[in-house]
Amino acid sequence: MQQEIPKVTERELEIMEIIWQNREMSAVDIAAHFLRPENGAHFKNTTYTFIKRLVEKGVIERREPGFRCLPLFGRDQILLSETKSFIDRVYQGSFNQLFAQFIENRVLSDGELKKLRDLIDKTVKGGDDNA
Amino acid sequence: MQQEIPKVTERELEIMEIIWQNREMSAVDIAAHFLRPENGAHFKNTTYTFIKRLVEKGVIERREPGFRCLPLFGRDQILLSETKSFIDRVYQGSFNQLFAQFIENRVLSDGELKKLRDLIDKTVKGGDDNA
DNA sequence: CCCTCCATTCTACAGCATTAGTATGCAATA
DNA sequence: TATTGCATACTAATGCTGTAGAATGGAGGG
Repeated sequence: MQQEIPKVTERELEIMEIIWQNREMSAVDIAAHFLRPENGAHFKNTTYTFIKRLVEKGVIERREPGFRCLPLFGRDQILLSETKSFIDRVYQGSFNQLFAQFIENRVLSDGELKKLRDLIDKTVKGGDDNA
Repeated sequence: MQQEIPKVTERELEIMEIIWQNREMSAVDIAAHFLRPENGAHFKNTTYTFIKRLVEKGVIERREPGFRCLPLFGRDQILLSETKSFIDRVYQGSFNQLFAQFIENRVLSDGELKKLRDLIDKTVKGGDDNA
């Protein structure tokens, strides 16, 4: 039961990404970032709209001085939550179904599959003694 | 470049699922299906609205007599397309990133992981000589 | 021939995501 | 103090999704 995690829209997620990258970021800097065409080119006001939304949703916190935006959730939390929602919606909650479909349709190269197997091996063997 | 595959919304996907299950299905039967509370309980008109949108989007085809709805895309095509879009949006297109996050956060049980590994083994070893 | 029933279509509206123009208010400056 | 510039807030417009009521039209029954 970790359903307190807010859902974020596409644009909100874009903003969160650069906040996470910088651990925290002022509204001014975020707006400046998205002013550049290579970063999506939003007008300042557009960015502020989304920042406000994120604050309202409780995804970030506003801290003064400088209108600094601090994440209230980790990237993993949000991304996992989004991904689980997606898998619920499309694959009836079964990651294995998703995976199987990728396999059956040969979406992943052999190289990628081997990397995944290594990851699995490391995890299953290693067990939960990561202390 | 397989971007002719239409995007479907949540409700549209629900309808597609039962069309795929039955290979084809009449509008009447689809509406009847979703009239039942255990199947989502939409009013007939609501279902017809989505059917019409699916036809307009070119996801299904209407065939007479009987307003039969035939899929123009396979389940795999649509689901993979949706999944790829999601992975693009959230994981910069990297399935491995998604997978790694599931692993790191211990979302999957050892049993599930072993099943995945078996799948990988079968695929990588088996190669593409399925003729 | 008229009525009724039901399949199908039309129309409408609420809510949300995205985008941005307009307004405000503060702070430096002339 | 009046002006200007920028950070921030307010407001609006568009388009999509979900939902469904109202309208239409044809087929069968009286």
